[in-house]
Amino acid sequence: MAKTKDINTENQILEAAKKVFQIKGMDGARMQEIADKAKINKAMLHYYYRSKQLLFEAVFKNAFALLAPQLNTILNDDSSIEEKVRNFTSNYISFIIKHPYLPSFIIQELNRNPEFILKLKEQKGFPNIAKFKKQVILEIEKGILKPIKGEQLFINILSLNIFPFVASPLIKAFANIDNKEFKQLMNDRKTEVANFIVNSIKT
Amino acid sequence: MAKTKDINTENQILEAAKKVFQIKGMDGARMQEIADKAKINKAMLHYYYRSKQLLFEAVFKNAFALLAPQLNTILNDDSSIEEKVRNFTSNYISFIIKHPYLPSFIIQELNRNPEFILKLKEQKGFPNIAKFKKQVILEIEKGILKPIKGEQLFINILSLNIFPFVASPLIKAFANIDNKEFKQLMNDRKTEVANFIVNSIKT
DNA sequence: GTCTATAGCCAGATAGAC
DNA sequence: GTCTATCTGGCTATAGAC
Repeated sequence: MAKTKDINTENQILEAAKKVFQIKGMDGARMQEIADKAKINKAMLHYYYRSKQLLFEAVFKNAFALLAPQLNTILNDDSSIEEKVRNFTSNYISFIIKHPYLPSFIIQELNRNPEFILKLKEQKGFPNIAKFKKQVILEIEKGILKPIKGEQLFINILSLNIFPFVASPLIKAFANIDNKEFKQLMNDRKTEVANFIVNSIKT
Repeated sequence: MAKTKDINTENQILEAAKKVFQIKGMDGARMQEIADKAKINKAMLHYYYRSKQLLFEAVFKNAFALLAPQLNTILNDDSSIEEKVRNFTSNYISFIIKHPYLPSFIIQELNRNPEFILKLKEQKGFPNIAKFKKQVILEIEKGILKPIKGEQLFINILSLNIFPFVASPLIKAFANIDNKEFKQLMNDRKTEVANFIVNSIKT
C-alpha cells in the first residue's frame, strides 16, 4: 500500500510538471506551481526528483519519447512516399491536437540548450533520414516523383504539419480567427496538407 | 555633447538587450548580462528603461516592427500570387538568415503571453489577410490556381519559410547535418520553397 | 513518505554619492 | 548621467520533526 502511494505520487508529480514545464518552459516554471498542481508539498518534489533540473529532464525526455516514434513512421515505413505523406499528415495533426504544447516545448528548450540534442541522438530509435532519402531518389528514378532533395521534402513535411501549432497566436491574429475557427482549420489540414504536398511532388 | 551620449547609451542598451532577450527569452535573460554586453552598469538599465519588463517590451516591439512589413508585401502587394510567392520566399529567407533568432523569439514570447498580440493588432500596419484571400478566390475563378482556401495557402507559405529556422536544432539532428550544410540547405530554399508551392497550386 | 520551517542564494530594483 | 553599495523579495533546496 505504501508502494502504490509512491507510484501515485511520483506520477502525479510528473503529470503536474509536464503541464507547467510545457507551458512556462524551464526558466518560467516554478516548483511551487508544480507542487500545487500535484497537490503535494514542495519538499516532495525534491524528495522524488532531487532538483528542478532533474525533474525537467524527466519531463523533456518523456515528451521527446512521445514525438520520436511518430516521425519514424514516415522515415522507416515501407509504403510509398505518397501513402506515407497522407498517413503521417493525418496522424500527426491528430496527435498534436491532443498535445498542443508539445512541439513548441521541445523546440523552445532545444533552442535554449542546443547541445541537449546530442544526448538524444545517441539513443536508439532516434529519427534518421537516411532511408527516406534513398526512397525519394528511387521514386524519382521510377518517374513517380518530380526531382526534389529528400532533406527538403522532409523539412517541408515537418514545416507544414508542425508550424501552425507552434505559431498559433500569430496565425490566429493574422487570419483574424478565434480558437474555434482555428481548430476547424487544423482539422481541415489533416487532408489539405497531404494534398498540397502530393500535388507538388507527383509527376 | 551630453545629449549624444544619451542616445549612444540608450542604443547600446537596446542592442545588448536584443541579443540577450532574443536568445534567452524574457525569463532566462539577466539584467546583469545585458549590462555587461552594453558595457555599462546595471543601474543604468533602470535609469533608462525603469524595469526589466519595459526593456523587454521595447525589444519585442522593435523585433515585431521588423517582421510585420515583410509580411505585408505578400498580403497587400498588387502582383500575382505566383510572383508574390517567389519574391516573398526569396526575400524572407534572406531576411531570416540575417536575423536568425527573430522568429523563434517572437513565437516563444507570444506563446508565453498570448494576450500580448491584442495590443499589437490595434496598431496600423498589422498584417491582415483579407486582401490576400480575395485575390486567391479571384485567381481560382480565372483558372490560374487550383482551389485552395486563402488561409491555408497563407499558413503553408509561412510554415515553409519560417519553420526550419525556428526548429533548426531538430532539423540539423534529424537530417544529420552541420551548421554549414544547414546554411546551404536554407539558401537553396530561397527558390526551392517557391517552386514547391507554385507546383502545388498552379493549374 | 510527508510535512513545516528555514537556510542560502540570486536577481531586480533603488538610494545616494559624485 | 554614471557609479557603488545595498535592500528586498522570491526561488531552489535542505534540515529535521513526525
